Formats: sequence, structure tokens, C-alpha cells
Amino acid sequence: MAPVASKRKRPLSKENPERPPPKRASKRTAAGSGLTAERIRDEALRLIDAEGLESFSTRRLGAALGCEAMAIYWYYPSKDVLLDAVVEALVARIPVEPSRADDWIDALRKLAHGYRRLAHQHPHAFPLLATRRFATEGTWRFLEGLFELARRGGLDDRQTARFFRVVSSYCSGVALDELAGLKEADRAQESPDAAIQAAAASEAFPRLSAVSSWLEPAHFDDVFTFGLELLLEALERAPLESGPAARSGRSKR
Amino acid sequence: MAPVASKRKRPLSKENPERPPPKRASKRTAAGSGLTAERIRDEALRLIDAEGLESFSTRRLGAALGCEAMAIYWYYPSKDVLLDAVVEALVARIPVEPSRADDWIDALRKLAHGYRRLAHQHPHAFPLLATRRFATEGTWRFLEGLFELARRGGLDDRQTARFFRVVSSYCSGVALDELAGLKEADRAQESPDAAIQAAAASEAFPRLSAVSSWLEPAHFDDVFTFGLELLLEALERAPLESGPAARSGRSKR
DNA sequence: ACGATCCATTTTACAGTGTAAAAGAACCTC
DNA sequence: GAGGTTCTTTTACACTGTAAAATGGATCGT
Repeated sequence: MAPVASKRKRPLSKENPERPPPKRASKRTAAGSGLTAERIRDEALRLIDAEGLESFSTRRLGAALGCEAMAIYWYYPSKDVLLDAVVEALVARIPVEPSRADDWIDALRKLAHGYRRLAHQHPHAFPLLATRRFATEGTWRFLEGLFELARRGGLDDRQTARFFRVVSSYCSGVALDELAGLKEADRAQESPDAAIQAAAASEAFPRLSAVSSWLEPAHFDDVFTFGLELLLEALERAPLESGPAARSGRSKR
Repeated sequence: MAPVASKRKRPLSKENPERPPPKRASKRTAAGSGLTAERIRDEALRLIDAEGLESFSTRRLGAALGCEAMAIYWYYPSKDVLLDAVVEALVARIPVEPSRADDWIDALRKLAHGYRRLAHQHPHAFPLLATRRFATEGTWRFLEGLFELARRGGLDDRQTARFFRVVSSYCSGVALDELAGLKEADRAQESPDAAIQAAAASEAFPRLSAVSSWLEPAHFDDVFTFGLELLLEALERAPLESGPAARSGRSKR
């Protein structure tokens, strides 16, 4: 089931010889070049973190691994699929504690904070997450548990779907905004004309400049938590109102 | 002020001859090749919409415009700056009606719907927006008006910043999620093994599959509006509670 | 009328990209 | 040994963004 995800943009080697997991873990792989799918993916993430997504290439990755670029293609059929694997590894880094279950709102809260922390720990790699769908056994299992919690909390499927989408969208939106803000702050530090621009802007747009000061990195945590708790409070109220299982009312607009 | 934005990654021609807007609109430009910065940017957006962001290149753009790729570099110093201009044009497409002002919540609502509509009209180009900061005179003016409305509605700067960030982040997050969902639906249509996968998943993860059905494109409008109105309701309550100007309460976690 | 200067574009060139195809090398099984 | 798998490197191709120079037309000063 796992390998069914988003494979095979191009046939791997000749036609479609779906990499059979090596019948017996060959000794060469262990003692030889030491190249494995996991090592490649981890090094890819490390490189992206260190040097940015733009400048990441198969040749550079090969150099970092001490092999030719094409060696990678024995483990991944394309750079795109490799990036999918990186996303998967990234998602797996979100701490998940299925233990103290029972409070599904708190589970959502933890997920939200973990997701955002991920964005801060991997600012260069995170945009990959925001665009790509994750379809991994592990994340499915996690969501299954989360949704089971929601059901026990009294929410029907529709409510669960809505709140999950709303909270997770909010999180990735905030994370992207914050990353853009950080990048901008970086640029401002090195080029001096940004200060000029800011001064001019604050004259012409006084409201904008006053409000913007509350949107700076210093207040990121504050703003994020504020919006998140807003949503979670609404979520807490949800099972009470709207009764048994509302119909899908207004569908257009 | 306008040209100060995010210029000059590389010196345009030789050192830094900051394109002076042609002293007299040369006749050749009008009657000659017909190449202008606006036409280039519009054609770029058209190409991206038609063939996707990945396959967009300066050479293809040149071909579409009937000129060599390098001709573009007389108008834009780099592909990156051109993409900034495309983003700007995209933002300008969000309908803004400063007329019937007074209800700043409704202004926010309109903005939200317009932003999301943009994502649906330009699915290939939209991810550019989500990653890049917009710094255009026009958008600044728009925000200035919006924030002025908020002040007249009784919100202080901090509240305004919070709500703006929360709502706009929510919108871009939802939009990206929806685009990913649409792309996935596309892929499912052409490859048959997706059905197999879905069947297997629904067996192993019953809750996930039940909830997921509410996350499909058919319910996009519904879910989006639900979350948006949730936020706007909270916004409507905000000026009442929290009195004059609350402190920043819990900041960590 | 005639260079000189500007503007706009094309030509040429280079370093870098993803990856197909084939060749090569290390091991495993007969 | 011979032959087959499993990995890796070599070579090659079409394509990318863009620096630098060459090119041609328009305009100007004389």
C-alpha cells in the first residue's frame, strides 16, 4: 500500500520494473558505497535546509553524497519523487503523542503548534509541504486517530472535516506568511534602501505603517496563538449548537 | 517611490543604469515591435495560466511574444523580477470597491472572496502569490483604506493587525489546500490505480475516508465560507470585549 | 550629408539543469 | 568459470537563466 502513492512519472529503469525491495539486503549496500534511499532523502533535506530550495540540484546532492548524480536515480525515479520523500520525512518530524488521548481539541492544538514549529525549523523546505499533498501511510494513520477522537467528542463527519480543514489551512497560511516576513527582514538588513522605502511609506500610509509594526517577527507567536485559539474556541462550542447532523445549507458563495 | 520595491538583483545592462522611463515615448516602441513591459508581463501570466509554472521559461515567453528571449531582459533585469511583476498584476485583479465603505468587516469579507476567486481563476500562477510578499503602491493604498476602516470601527492597531493576518493567512492556506486537492483530482482521473488505493485506504482507515468525502471539491465553497464567517463573527465581537487595549497575555506556546 | 549617440533587439556563449541510455563493476547463483 | 542481479559511472541531449557583444534603426548635433 505504501508504494502506491505518487510514483513513476517516468519508468524507473527501462519499462516499469517497480523496484523490488532488495530480496536479501545485499551486503554491498551496507558495507559498500553506503547509499540508501533514506540517506539520500536525509541528505537532500539537509542540503535544502543549508542552501535553499532554489539551488538544490541532483548534481549537488550527488557531490554531497560522494557519488555521481545519476546514482540517485536508482533509488528515486525522478527529482520530483525524491522531493515527495523529503516532504514525507518532514511530516514525520511533527511530534505526535497519541497517548494522552481524549481531548481532541488539544490534539488539534498540538498538531497546529508542531506544524508551525516545523516551518520555523525548516524554512527553506517548508514551502514544499504547502504545495504538495501528503499521502503517506504514517500521516493517514495519524489522521485516522485524530478523526476518531473527534467522533468520540461528538462531532459528525462534516463538522470534523470543516474544522480540520480550517485549522490546518490557517496553520499553513500563517507559516507561509511568517516565512515571507522573515525573508523580507533578511533582505532589509543587507540593503540600505529598504529603510528609505519604509520611511517614505510611513509618511504616505500612516495607518498601514502603524498596523504593520504589529505584524513583525516579534509578534509572530502572539498573532498565531490568537487566531488558533479563536478557532479552537469556536470548535469547542460546535457540538452543542447545530444539533444532530445539519444539512449542507448554503452551498454557493 | 514605486520603483524602489524589489529591484536590481543584477545590474540591468552594464552597471546599474536604472531604466529611465524613455524620455520621449519613442515612436518605434509604439509602431515597431510592440514590445512593452506590460505586454511581456501579461503574456507571461497568460503562458503560466495556460501551460503551468514549471514549464514557463524566458525562451518560451520570447517565442510567444515573437522575439528572442533576451529581448525581455531589456524590460526586466531578471526572470525573478518579471515574476514579481506578474504577482503585482495578479493582485491588481482582485476587485476592490472602496465605494460603499463603512463596514470594514464586509470589506474584509469581500477581500477574502476575491482573493480565493483569484486562486481559482489562476491556479498555476497563484502559488507565486503565496510565497512572495507583495509590495506595490496599489496594494499599499488598498490596505491603508482597509485599516482606516478598522480604526473607525473601533479597533486598535494590534487588533487590526491580528485580524488581518488571521483572515489573510486563512485565505491563502485554504486556497493552496484547494489547489492541491484539485491537482490530485486531476491525477486520479487519468491514472486508474488511484481507485485501488482509495478502496484500500477506506478499508484500513474508515474514519479518514468518511471525513475525507467532506473535503472534496464539491464542498470547497461550503468549508471556506464556514471558516471565514467563523473568523468574521469573532471579529465582530472583538471591539466589545477586551476593553481599551489588552496586554499581550500568553505569548509562548 | 554625416558621423555619434541612443534605443531596442538579436547573436553568441557559458555554466548549470534533469534525466535517458549505455557501459562498467561488484557481487550471487549455478 | 558463465551468466545474471544489483548498483554506479559515463556519456549525451535538450533545455535553462543570463552575461557580453554585435547589430540595426532612429535621432541628433554639426
